[in-house]
Amino acid sequence: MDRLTRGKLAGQSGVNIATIRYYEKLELLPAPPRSNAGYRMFSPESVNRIRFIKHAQELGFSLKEIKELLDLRVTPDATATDVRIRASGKIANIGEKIRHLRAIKKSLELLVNSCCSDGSASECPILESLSLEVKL
Amino acid sequence: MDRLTRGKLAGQSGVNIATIRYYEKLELLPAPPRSNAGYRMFSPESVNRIRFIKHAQELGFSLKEIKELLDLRVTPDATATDVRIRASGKIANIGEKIRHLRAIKKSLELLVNSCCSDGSASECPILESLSLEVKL
DNA sequence: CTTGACCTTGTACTTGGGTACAGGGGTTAG
DNA sequence: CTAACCCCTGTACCCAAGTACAAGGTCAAG
Repeated sequence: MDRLTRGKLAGQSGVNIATIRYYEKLELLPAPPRSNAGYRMFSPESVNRIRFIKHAQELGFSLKEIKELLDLRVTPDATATDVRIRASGKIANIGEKIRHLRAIKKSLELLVNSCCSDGSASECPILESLSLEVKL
Repeated sequence: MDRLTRGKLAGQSGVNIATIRYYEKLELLPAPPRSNAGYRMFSPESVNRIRFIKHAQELGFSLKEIKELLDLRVTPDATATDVRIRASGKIANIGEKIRHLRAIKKSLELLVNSCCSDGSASECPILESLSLEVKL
């Protein structure tokens, strides 16, 4: 009976109320049960689901890809082998992303250390190495 | 004399030719020198720059954020301290992203291991833990 | 029993990130 | 010298991911 209306869910998960209808249409959020008056009644779990979606978006996943990630779990008609294959592909993609991020991070650290280590207000020399561009 | 026309640059960096004009307008790519006939003449460096932009996009950075990253390097009027502060902020953001990705990766690995380790075609039980949603 | 803050639906608009098209000129192989 | 293929500009269109608006129904406080 701790169910949430659309406005409450939006508030708690930090998104616009209209976004929830949009996600429902895309099947990122399962269609919730309705009250007598037709109001959507969301379970508190939905807050976590929306937060997951938002975090995954910040990491460069499209809503389509996020749906695929979420659908890996709830697929009664898929074989275990199929799930394993698809999940392994996602895991590999994510490993790639992590490696790219680490390369960018390392370049930025190089920039900070080679250029600004003295903390003075002197001009920051341009790194001819163009490390941001070269490192993937 | 190893300069590239817009079409060559597009081909070598794997983007549409129109994208290059778009990036130039957004100042993600510096306006290149022109030939007598008005053709853009890009340096081979530009290939790396475009590839960097594309990789960063896959990691969830907007073009505006990518411009900020690139502008960290070439800012003759900024103080070293300023660059250091801005770069440190970016480094922290990236660290966050890496941690989120690792959490998702771990959830997927859990899904694969807990559910499909036997490789059989039996049904994949739903993980009640909803690990994808809960782990950030 | 009404007022205001919610909810419903359908539809239209916006923003970011491109892509395409039209109308014109440059360049090079045959 | 001309055909095929590149380039230029301005402008218009496209898709993903929302966001807003209008016309109406619901519910709780006063």
